[in-house]
Amino acid sequence: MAQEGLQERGPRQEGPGAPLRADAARNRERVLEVARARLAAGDDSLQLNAIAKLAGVGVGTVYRHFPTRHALLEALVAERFALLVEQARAAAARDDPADGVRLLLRHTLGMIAVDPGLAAVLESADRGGEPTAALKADLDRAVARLLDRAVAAGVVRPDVRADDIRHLVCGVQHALRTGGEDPRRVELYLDVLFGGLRPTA
Amino acid sequence: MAQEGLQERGPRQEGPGAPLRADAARNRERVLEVARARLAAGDDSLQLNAIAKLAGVGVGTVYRHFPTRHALLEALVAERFALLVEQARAAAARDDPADGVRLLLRHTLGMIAVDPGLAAVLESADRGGEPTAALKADLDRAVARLLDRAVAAGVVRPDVRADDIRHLVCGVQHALRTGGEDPRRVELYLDVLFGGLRPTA
Amino acid sequence: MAQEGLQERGPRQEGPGAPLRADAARNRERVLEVARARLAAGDDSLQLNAIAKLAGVGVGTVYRHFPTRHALLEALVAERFALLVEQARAAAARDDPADGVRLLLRHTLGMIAVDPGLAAVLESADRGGEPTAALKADLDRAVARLLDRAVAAGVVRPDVRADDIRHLVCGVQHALRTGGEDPRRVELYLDVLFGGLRPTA
Amino acid sequence: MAQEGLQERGPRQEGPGAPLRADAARNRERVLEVARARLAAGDDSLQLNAIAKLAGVGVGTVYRHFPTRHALLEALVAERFALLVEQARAAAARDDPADGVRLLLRHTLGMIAVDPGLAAVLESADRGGEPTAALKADLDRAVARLLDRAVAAGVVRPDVRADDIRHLVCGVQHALRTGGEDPRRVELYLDVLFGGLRPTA
DNA sequence: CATGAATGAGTCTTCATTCAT
DNA sequence: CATGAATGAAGACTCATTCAT
Repeated sequence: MAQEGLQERGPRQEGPGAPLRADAARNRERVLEVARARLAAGDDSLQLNAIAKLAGVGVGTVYRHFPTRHALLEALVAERFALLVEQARAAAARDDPADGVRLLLRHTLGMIAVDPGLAAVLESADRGGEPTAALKADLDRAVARLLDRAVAAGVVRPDVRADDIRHLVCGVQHALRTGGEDPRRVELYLDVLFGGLRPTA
Repeated sequence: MAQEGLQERGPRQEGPGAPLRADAARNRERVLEVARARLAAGDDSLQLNAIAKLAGVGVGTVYRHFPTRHALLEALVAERFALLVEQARAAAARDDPADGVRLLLRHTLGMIAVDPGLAAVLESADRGGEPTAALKADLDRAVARLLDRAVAAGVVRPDVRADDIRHLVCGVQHALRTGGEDPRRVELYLDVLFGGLRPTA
Repeated sequence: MAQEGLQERGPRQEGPGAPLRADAARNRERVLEVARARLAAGDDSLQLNAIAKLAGVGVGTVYRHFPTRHALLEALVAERFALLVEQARAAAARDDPADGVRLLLRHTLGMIAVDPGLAAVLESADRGGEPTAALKADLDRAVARLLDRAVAAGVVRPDVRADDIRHLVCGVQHALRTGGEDPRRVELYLDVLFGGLRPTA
Repeated sequence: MAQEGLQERGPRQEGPGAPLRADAARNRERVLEVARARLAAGDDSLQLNAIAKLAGVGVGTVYRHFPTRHALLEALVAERFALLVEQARAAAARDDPADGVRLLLRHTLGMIAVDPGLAAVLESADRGGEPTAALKADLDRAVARLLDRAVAAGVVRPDVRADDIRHLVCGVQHALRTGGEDPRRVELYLDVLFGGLRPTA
């Protein structure tokens, strides 16, 4: 389902009626894969030159598909972002809002742990016209819905907003990343965040 | 006092006991000033060439004093770091450990908000032989002392360690930075962090 | 008439007698229009890629019609060049050869002022087989006729040839272009050129 | 003498009190030589990369001395420009203003024939602050002086200004260049220009 | 010790041209 | 024939680092 949603969104934003030739699509995908791999490998410089070489395509091809580094980042992130929105909606649909919030935090953290680019987009200020801006709005809507219920149930302080959740989870991810891999810390920091969201007694 | 601490720790470890000629010291200070200014201006690239030019010294001079960018960053930070240690000790000396923790979080956050380089050092893994490693140990010792008392008093969960505090505060700072200036969020996030540190009911 | 002259000379030499399919002709024309517009807009780089995009055709199409940039330039210019030949003939037909020369200079200058590509072709050395080479010959013939009469009438020095006129007018245009728009200078430089052509007293 | 004038002007404009280290000066000169050679060879692209390679220095060195292509061009031209000013003054000092004008035209043409960059600067609109702007002013002053005398003597029309001379000579050079080498044409075009400057009978 | 000129690898970006669709 | 995606050579420019002065 998430995949389908992406399919509808992706190509359409390229341009009206340009379904992308088969080989072009293949190249595009290769570039994205390589870029994804670089990012996962901790190299966030996203040098278009290097990516082109690794993807086995000409530089020009990369530039054609992604005029700027940012465009590449966005494309890279869009797919996972859609997935994240799905998960957020699922969490928001939970019967127990407390469970929902826990789940939301865990899933969000998990996704940005895997994809640092996603974190970058989640944190970034909205810029009009970006395709991810819509996704961000979708996410915040789902989260806000969940927060409302959680506040009503008395498990979350009323002054916490959806965008606070975004920034806080990213902050926790930042803390985890700089501290090295350590399962203990993942659980602890999630606990701290969840606990901190509860209303002050 | 902080200055003295720096003098004792920094240069003496750098070279073989040479107390630094007057002009050399002046140059060193100029470079630090300029670097500080660049950082404060939001330019974290710390280009040694540019700094040299701005400081009115040759590039070579910069390299002599600070062989790597990291060395410069450390020197830059050492001063404020010493200050931070002072504040941590003061917080740890508080009668009420809860107050102490609150104060610690607030002060730490305040300092790294002003000096992004400080955050970088706080987060970084210890590397042996660095002058800041000792400072970090000092800090963690003071914090650990405070945490022990806070745990005993039942205001902090027992599985939180001093280095967790370091990373978590930096995470909060990260969350605040990416969200734009907003006093509401400073207070909220501090609250969330402090609240999250309490033992689960 | 100029158009017909072009039709006879241009395309027929390009391909083997094929009168050009309707859509092909339309594309060709579109490309020429766009190229003309670019030139008029002061962009003399004539990037085939850009032109293709602006004309709404593929790059390949442009390359099919105009294998080289020079071919495009020539095609672009052929039309006006034919017009220029007409004017030269009209000037040559004047009763008063002095008037004729004046008219010739003014008209030529006017046309190359409007169309820089025309100047480029007028100045260029003849290359065999070019469609414009014939036009250039036509032009020089008409001018030579005029010069003969002017020399006989004692209003032009006998050592001036038709191709000198071409180069000199282009030189004047060059001088005018680099000096910025200024009606005074147009008249002055034309005067100087005309005056300079007279036999030395 | 011209050389001395250049010596005084050149280094000083680099920066106050920076007499240029011996090796630096040598490199600078090498770059200039190479650039001069390229220009003379008809390559006016002045690719800093290529020049660096040919001069046997790093690209960075070229960029250090000449931040932009234009800076290089100016430096390149300054020397000859100073020479040209000398010659213009000499021409202006002639007893017979007609001889002076003839000489001026011939010398100017000769110099820009050798150095196309000089022509480019002579034609260009003044941009404030350029070192050559002063030279251009010097030149125009000398020429204006000569023109005044020539007008008084009745050998030049009164509506010709010093900058017209600049543009017209460049125009003649343009005409000569596009026409291929031909001594006949040099003399003819100079004659035409000189003749054209005379007052209309 | 200080200087800053020189180096040149590295990166970005453009664009003429080819060729699979 | 038309298309336009792909190519990759080419050129511009930056900047960390070295080393002669």
